[in-house]
Amino acid sequence: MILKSQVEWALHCCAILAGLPEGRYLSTKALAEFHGLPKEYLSKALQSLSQAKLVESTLGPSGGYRLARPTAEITFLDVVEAVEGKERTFACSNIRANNPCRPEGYCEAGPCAVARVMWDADEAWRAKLRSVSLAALVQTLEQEIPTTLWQSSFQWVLKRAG
Amino acid sequence: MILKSQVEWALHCCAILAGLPEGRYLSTKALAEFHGLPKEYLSKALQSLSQAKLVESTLGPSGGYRLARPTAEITFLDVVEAVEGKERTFACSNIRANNPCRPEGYCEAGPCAVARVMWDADEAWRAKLRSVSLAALVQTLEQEIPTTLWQSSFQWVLKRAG
DNA sequence: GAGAGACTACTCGGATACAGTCTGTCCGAGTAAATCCGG
DNA sequence: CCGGATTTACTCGGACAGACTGTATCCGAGTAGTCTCTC
Repeated sequence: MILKSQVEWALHCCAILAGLPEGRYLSTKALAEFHGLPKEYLSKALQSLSQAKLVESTLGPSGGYRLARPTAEITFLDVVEAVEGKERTFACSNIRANNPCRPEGYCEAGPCAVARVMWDADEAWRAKLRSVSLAALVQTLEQEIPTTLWQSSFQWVLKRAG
Repeated sequence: MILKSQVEWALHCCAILAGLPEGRYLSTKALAEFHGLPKEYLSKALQSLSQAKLVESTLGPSGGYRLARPTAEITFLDVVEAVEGKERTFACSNIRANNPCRPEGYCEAGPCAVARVMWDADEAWRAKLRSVSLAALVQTLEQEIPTTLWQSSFQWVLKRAG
């Protein structure tokens, strides 16, 4: 079990979009070039973000994507769920119901103990992801990336933002 | 991204094995019948547990599996990692290295900020799984399963344990 | 020079192939129990 | 009746197909900007 590579791409793309000036858009092409990724496939990840209403898109020349909400109101969990789906990582098939000793017509109440533990762990994972916003990510990046690289990257992006 | 169904099976099987008297073994066939699962495929999950040294196996008639350690010393995480592997759920391909603005020969120090967040979440998930032992699971089950069902199941298993 | 209309080029979005992993099945090597035979 | 060798039947373990999700790609619908022509 491993997350799709699209999750990583989506997060990095959001980090770039987070630094975009108000009202500007950045195209899939630019994002793909910046990250060295296949443009066509990256667009799938961005479509997922678009469907989840995390980003807005515009067509035509100088079109592309921009964040749909303030960076403080978009969390890692939002992005991960947009790409991976909101389903829990553990699916309970309720196999206890196959117990041959189970009396006829017996009906279990609530989810089984195994599923509860797995779901608790899943929730802990989600809570951690929910606790980090894009704003926090950008702040971290700004601190640890060399200023020259940060600025040149910003210029590079700005040049292609419509 | 969703965990394999084998994880669920392995956990339920461990719960059964946890209730087995000292020195007895339970076969794949019995475990498969009890849970209503395909015997052949279930054996794959048990093999994983065996390779992880969580269970011991014996051949011949009245052979099968038993836990290799006390129930208090086997956690959910042990079982999950035995089946799913110990790799982290998020793989960082270090795409920041593709930044076209990156100076020649520039070398990043440490994992990127995105990966750190994802790995923190992964660790929170694992910590939760690590905090629940098989002993705790058995205790929970014993409390919430009707006594008659509990005992008849125990008898059913004991009858087939070699 | 200004405005309206047509055109162009670029964008996103969905529909379409390829690959890898998960799921499910099969058969063989090995061993503990049961059986049989001799003492 | 007891002990040992043989047989047997049952187990695990690895090797072998099918289905589904993830990966990668292509092409069409639609729009913002640009250009041109007319007034």
